[in-house]
Amino acid sequence: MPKQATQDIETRIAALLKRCDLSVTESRRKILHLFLEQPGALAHGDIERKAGEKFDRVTVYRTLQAFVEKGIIHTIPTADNSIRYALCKDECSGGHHHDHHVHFVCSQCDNTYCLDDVVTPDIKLPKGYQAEHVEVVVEGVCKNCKG
Amino acid sequence: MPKQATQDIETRIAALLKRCDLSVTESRRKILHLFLEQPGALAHGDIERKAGEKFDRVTVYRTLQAFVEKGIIHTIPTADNSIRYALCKDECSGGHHHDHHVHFVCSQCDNTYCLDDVVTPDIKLPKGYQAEHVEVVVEGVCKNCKG
DNA sequence: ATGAAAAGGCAACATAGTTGCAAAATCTTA
DNA sequence: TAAGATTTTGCAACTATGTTGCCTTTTCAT
Repeated sequence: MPKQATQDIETRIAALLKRCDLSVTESRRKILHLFLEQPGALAHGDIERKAGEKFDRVTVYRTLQAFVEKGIIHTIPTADNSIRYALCKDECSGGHHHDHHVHFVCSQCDNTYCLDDVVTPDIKLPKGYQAEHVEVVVEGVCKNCKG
Repeated sequence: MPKQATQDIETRIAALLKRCDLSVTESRRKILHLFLEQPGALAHGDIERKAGEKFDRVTVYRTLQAFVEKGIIHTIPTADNSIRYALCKDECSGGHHHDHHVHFVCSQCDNTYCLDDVVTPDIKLPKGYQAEHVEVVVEGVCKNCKG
């Protein structure tokens, strides 16, 4: 990879952090890198394994928490009780989330993807219930695993 | 409450357990009772708190696990990483689940409800993705909290 | 009533997540 | 760019959550 490109990524990461009022530290850059390198979502465990040799567990927790608060990443609910995080699209970073897309979990490779172009449907609820937010997680076979 | 009714519930609980090839024990009866007494879903923590004085933590885990395997209860994914369980409708107990309904989490009272009559919508996925199961969780204000 | 089989309790362990505090890194501004 | 204020980190200790093996108790079938 050309040095130019790497430089660009570092610059973009730093800019993103500053825009979010977060100081630019090694752990934050490293963890953001993990997300950028990877198309799917990351479980906390993944991140800890990949960044954990260099950083303390507590730092990983606090970093992810800060990223969620600032709208850099969002959480994806799963049935197996393992929180997964994925990068928000740029519009989120402003402050409030626009997290209206569908998530997809592959039952074969276990990767989780944000289907940014698939918006969550309106759900018709029984009388008396008032919807504020709809979460949709589809389980199935992803593009790569479908032979 | 008349003795008759209580007797009936106990009988139904015992019958359900037997139908599922589970021996009728005190902890299983107690935990099933908790679900029947309550309209919404129960988090593991709730159950442990309510049944935990009488039963060991491990027993609660194993009981819930057995119930899920037999299709007596099902799990509901949540964003806050706390597994919630709810009774399946009778048809589930046969063996395979018919868990195609929408779940509702109240942001005020934090109760979780199965909206048994609201079926999960079809989601149109990008080319290459193949859906097997769709999970929908709606967050909002429930019937009781909506003033 | 009795013995086989299943379930429960206990202990010990593994993993996940939190908190307070002192040390280190980052940022500000002069 | 050096110095001080501020933020972040690492460490230690702790709570909570979940798992496993083994022995005792309960349940069930006869």
